This record gives sequence, structure tokens and C-alpha cells, in this order.
Amino acid sequence: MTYKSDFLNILEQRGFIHQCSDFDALDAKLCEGIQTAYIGFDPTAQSLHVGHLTGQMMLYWFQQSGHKPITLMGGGTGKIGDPSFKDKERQALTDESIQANIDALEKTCFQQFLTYGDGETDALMVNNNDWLDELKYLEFLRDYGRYFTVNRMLSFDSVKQRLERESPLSLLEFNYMVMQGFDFLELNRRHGTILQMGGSDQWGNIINGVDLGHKADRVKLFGLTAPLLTTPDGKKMGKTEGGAVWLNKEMLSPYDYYQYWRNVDDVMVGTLLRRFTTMPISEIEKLEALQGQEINEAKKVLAFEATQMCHGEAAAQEAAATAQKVFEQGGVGGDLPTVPVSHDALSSGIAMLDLLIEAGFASSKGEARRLIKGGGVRINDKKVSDEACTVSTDHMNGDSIKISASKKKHALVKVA
RNA sequence: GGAGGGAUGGCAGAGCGGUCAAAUGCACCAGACUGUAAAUCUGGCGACUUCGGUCUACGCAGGUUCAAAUCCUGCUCCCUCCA
Repeated sequence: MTYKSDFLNILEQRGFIHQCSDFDALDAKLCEGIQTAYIGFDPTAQSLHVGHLTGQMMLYWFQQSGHKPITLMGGGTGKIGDPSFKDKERQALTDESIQANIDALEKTCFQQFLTYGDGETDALMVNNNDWLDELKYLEFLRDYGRYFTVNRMLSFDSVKQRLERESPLSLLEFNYMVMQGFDFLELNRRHGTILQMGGSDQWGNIINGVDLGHKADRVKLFGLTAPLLTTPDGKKMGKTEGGAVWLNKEMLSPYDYYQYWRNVDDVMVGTLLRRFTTMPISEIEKLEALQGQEINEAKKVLAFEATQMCHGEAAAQEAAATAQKVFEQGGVGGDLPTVPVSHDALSSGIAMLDLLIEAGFASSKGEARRLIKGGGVRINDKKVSDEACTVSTDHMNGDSIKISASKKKHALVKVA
């Protein structure tokens, strides 16, 4: 499938297209001139994570194609919580934490991908609390509630599972899609936004906005969704042992971020290169052709490019260098996490069990014991078999001691 | 308002007076094999421990008993049906 507009062609080539409310009309509209599109992000945490990257990249390409992207902070909708494809209601956030999250998100996470400003195609950041907060219930129901039928709202897949499982879906949550629909209408009125994008799980919410635009203001709005990324065994992308893969370097170091991409499933490499790097398709195709062990080369490129997008070139380079030293030369790299210890403590010897906890490799002594018992712990690459073993100045290797748990978790013990 | 059913470890779900830190599955962790992959196999999976044990846990609060996740009473929450 080829399109007339650059934007849709890029999205198509890079695997971002799942559903669109009207491909032909959107394609034509995009060729007419600068358009405005938005994606909403609910401020549920202080950082975005890899799961949000699809949206970021869609907006990135939208801007690169000469259009104007809007990032919508869900300051209002965040008070409700999107029930789409969720089994149960999640805990409500306080107004303070929502605001704190918005502040944190604004400072990080977005600037790397989009250029904000006042220019024609500069990105804009808005907060739906600005209009949702002042809605009058009765007035709103009368003016807009009439356009939503419960019959239709119940028909969306996003809530079906919840209903089938007979897990309660409160009116509060059920209202989420109405709010999101209203956002779209409001953004069209304020900024002429004609397109809302998102992951395929957002389809129901998006289409409500498209319908509302048509019914309330007789405007043609568009919805476009990207396939949700899942690993071959059906798990959501972006989760790891430690939790979410955050984009904020305060919450996940560039080195760990690099490692996340370095370790993705073989079969995902091509998909991820297309989606999360800006490399030319022709080069990606070359990397996709690699087989067996060579796929590691493609993973390194993926890890580097993805890290560069998020943390910049310098950080990506350092992460790559550390990874190379640690894994390919069995040495140490400057980017490894460090465990600071006092000189006194080290000269008298520190229990390995405590160091493992300190380094975050174990959450209790029992767990640390199990790690050692299982043969997963090393000091300076030498396996530890004694649970009671201590680390002291004798282990000093240069200015640090390298401790490892399992093959991939390494840290440097240094005198602080 | 009435009748009934339920609340167990991250989730699902057994147990229904002692042998229960609680079956089983999923998830998770480590090891082997590999390519820092997947699949597979093996072991582990409450905390502390001088490794003999000690403590905390089966919605909450009491009670019965030598002994309770299991029995009784009250409370909270959830679900189903009826009004």
C-alpha cells in the first residue's frame, strides 16, 4: 500500500499502521498543507516508559513530515484512569501527584523527540485539565451526553473483557472515553486538530472523539492507531525484571536502557529498528537479513540508535562502550552502577550478602543467599560459593571491585 | 430492604481442626545449553538465623481448643438473585 502523503508512507514502511478511520480522506488532507495531530499521555508516573515510545515516534514523524504535533497531558483524564483493556480499576492519583508527574514529564521525555515552540510546525503541549476541570455536569450531559449511546460504548472491545468477567466497571471509569472524545473536539476547536493517534488499545477512545466531532460540530476528524507491540509469547513490550523501562535517565540509566534493547528477542529486531530508530529503511533491511549469531550486530545497532534517540549520542556511546568492555572483554566499564562503601568498612571486610542487597541485586539476605547458592554471584569474575564470604581491600582491582549477579548484572564497589 | 455465595502468597486457584510457610499452574529468580536471543532442561521462590531454629502470614476484631487458613460470634468489603 502506498499513499500520497509522506507521513502515511513513512508510517506504513515503519510498521505503525493498524487502523485508520478513513485512510483516503486522511491521506488527501495531509497533502493539503500543515495539519495538527495529537496524542494524549496520562501522567500516571514521573516518566514515560518504552510503551509510550510508539506514540512519541508517531508524533516525531508527523513533525518531520512538516506537520504540527500536540502532546496532550492528561491532567484531567488522569484523575479518572483509562479502563481500556484493564481488568480492574486502578488506584486514583491525588491531584498533587498528577501535577508533580506532569512537571516531571514536561522537563524530560518529550524534548528529545519533538521540537517545541511557536513556529508553524513546532510542537505544542497542552493539558486537558484546562477544559475538563471546569465542565458543568448537567450542561455537559445535555450538550454532549446526547451524542453518546450506551449501546455503542458497551460494544467496544476495550471494555468487553471487563464486562464479560463481571468485574465492576464504575461509571467514573466508563466516562473516560467520553472525556477523551471531548478532548479531541476541544483540540479541534482550539487548535484545528484533525487527527488523534495512539496504540491500538486506544481505538475505542479515539473513535468516540471522531464521532463526537461529526455529531457536535460537523467536522471531519481522523483516528489512526499503531499495532500494539508484543513479544512472541504475547507479553507487552517494555517490561523487564526490574519493572518498566523508563525513558527518564534518573529512573533508568542510559546503560540499562541500552541493555534493554541489546537483549530483545531475535524476532523483534527488525520491527523495533523500524519503529524506534530513524535509520533509513534500506539499512534496516540489511540488518534484518542477518542470521543466527550475526543478529547480535543488529541488536547493537538497535540499542545504540534507540539510546541515542532518548539520551543523546554521548550517552549512547558510553553505554555501548561499557557493554563492550563488560561482555566482550570481561572487563569493567565506566557506566556500570557503583556501590559506594567507606574505607573503614572495606578494610574490615563487608559481607557479600549485604553488598548484593546494596547493589540492588537481591532484596533480602535470604534472596542473596539463594543467589550465591545457585552459583550466580561473582567477585571480579570469580565465582563465589561461600555464603558468608566477605569483600575487603584484598579484592581491590585498581580502584574498584567488580561484583556480579547472574551474567548480566554487574556493579563496581568503590571507596566513597 | 430480602435471600444466597465469597474474601488464601504477584496473579489464578486447592486446602476446610494438627503432618500447612500452605497443593497445582502462571509469573518471577538462578544454573546448564547458547549468541548478552528464543526454546528446552535443572534448582529456587515470606523474613531473620550462631543453619538447630525463631518470627510474621490465609479480609478485620474477638472467642472455642492442647492445637485454627480450617469451628463459633461480630465487623468490613465484593459478587449473584429477588424487591
